[in-house]
Amino acid sequence: MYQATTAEENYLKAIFKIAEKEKKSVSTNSLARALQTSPASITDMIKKMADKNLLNYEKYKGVTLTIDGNKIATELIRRHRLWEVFLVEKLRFAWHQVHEIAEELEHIGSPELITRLDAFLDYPKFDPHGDPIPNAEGRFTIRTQLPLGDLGKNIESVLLGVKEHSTPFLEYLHDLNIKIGTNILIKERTEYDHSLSILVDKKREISISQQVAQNLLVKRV
Amino acid sequence: MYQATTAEENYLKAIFKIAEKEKKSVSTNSLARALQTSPASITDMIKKMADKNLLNYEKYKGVTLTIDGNKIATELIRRHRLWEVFLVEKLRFAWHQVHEIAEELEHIGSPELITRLDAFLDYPKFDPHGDPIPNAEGRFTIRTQLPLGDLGKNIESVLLGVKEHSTPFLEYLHDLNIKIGTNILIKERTEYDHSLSILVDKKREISISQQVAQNLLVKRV
DNA sequence: AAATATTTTTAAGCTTGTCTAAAAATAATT
DNA sequence: AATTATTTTTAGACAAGCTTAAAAATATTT
Repeated sequence: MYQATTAEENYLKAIFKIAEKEKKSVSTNSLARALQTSPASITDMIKKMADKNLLNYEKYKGVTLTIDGNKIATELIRRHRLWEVFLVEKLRFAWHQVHEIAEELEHIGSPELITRLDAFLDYPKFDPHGDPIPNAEGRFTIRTQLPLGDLGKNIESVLLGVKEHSTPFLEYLHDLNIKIGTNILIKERTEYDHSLSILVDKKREISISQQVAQNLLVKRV
Repeated sequence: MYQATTAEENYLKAIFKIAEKEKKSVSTNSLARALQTSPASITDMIKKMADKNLLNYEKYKGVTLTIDGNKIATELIRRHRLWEVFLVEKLRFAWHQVHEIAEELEHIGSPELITRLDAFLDYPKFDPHGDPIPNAEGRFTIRTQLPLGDLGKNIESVLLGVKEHSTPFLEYLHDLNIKIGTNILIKERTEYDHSLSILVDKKREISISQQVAQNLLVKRV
């Protein structure tokens, strides 16, 4: 398998993530936005990467990942999420502090390192934000989860993950002591602004906006 | 403090290590050898690094580290050795498998990461090869140690470290189950080839060459 | 001290990954 | 369908870090 450069790896991961949301092929512009570079650079780079069989590229039509490209992207996500588990579980970082560091750690190539890290962490299936960690074969664990906002009143649930990953959002939840596994129940819905009054861990009652409610992914218990 | 690139970091570390052995300033050629690049590239790079106040450089006179350069180099050695402890103690790598991986890990910049890693590992003072780990202020722990070969007959000692760090040498010791803390005692010296018959952990008697004996650093017990 | 060998530097150029400005293609509007 | 707006590509250029070949400086021998 071709050993991609760090820059190529970042392209592959960005393409994977954009393709995950939008179904169609990934446009030059959306990639430029995601990678904080100019569209011209993107065109340049994706041409080279297509030549290396990492991408399918047709002029003016955007790109998709090849089998090879997908494999590398998945491996990167695996590494990133395993390192995030390490940083939170072992080094006691808060969940909003780990993304940047994992962005660097994920580029370290040794397969043996990841195999051993995985074992050391006891083969976690989800990262600190509730995102699934692909296994060594690249398979993701699927589970049903829904936005808290979709739940009815007085239905008990636990937090499985978050849809939004921004530092401010994660910090906001951290300050409210809401984390993976937290028990949540909707007590009241305000009609005019759709904000919710929720019972957290069967003790504290707090108010959250609809936006927050849509970004909390839960399962009924 | 200036954030050095990975290439610059490698230069600084190489200069630090060469300067450690040879007292004088570090020559272009020795650096080229250490970094596996051409002397021309070295000249190019050290000129730029001198402009950035990382090195003291005078044409045809070699380089020395500035205060800034020394600080970065020491920090790199700190990171490298802490990661090696992690790889051996936590991930159960053998001591000859960790150098390459630590070479990559050491370039990850987050100070918070290293602070927490250090705490997680319980503030180790030496790495898996017995080399001292500089503390956060850059200070190395000094201790007296001498080559096994310098010891007299029937004097008990324990292995503190190794002078040579090559993979074959480390593997050789690994296969003999000789490691940091192993108890060693010289039973016999062969006159004509200076090889030694040693008692390992008070149980096994084996023969080692003079060269091996000079690369084992011990203290009397 | 002169000749030779070695080391270091200069010069010119290459690759990777980026940029800006302008041209071309595609999409959206009227 | 024609015009306008947006997106994408091309063209030319640049910094970092490397290369080889040749020139200059230093070190070593005789």
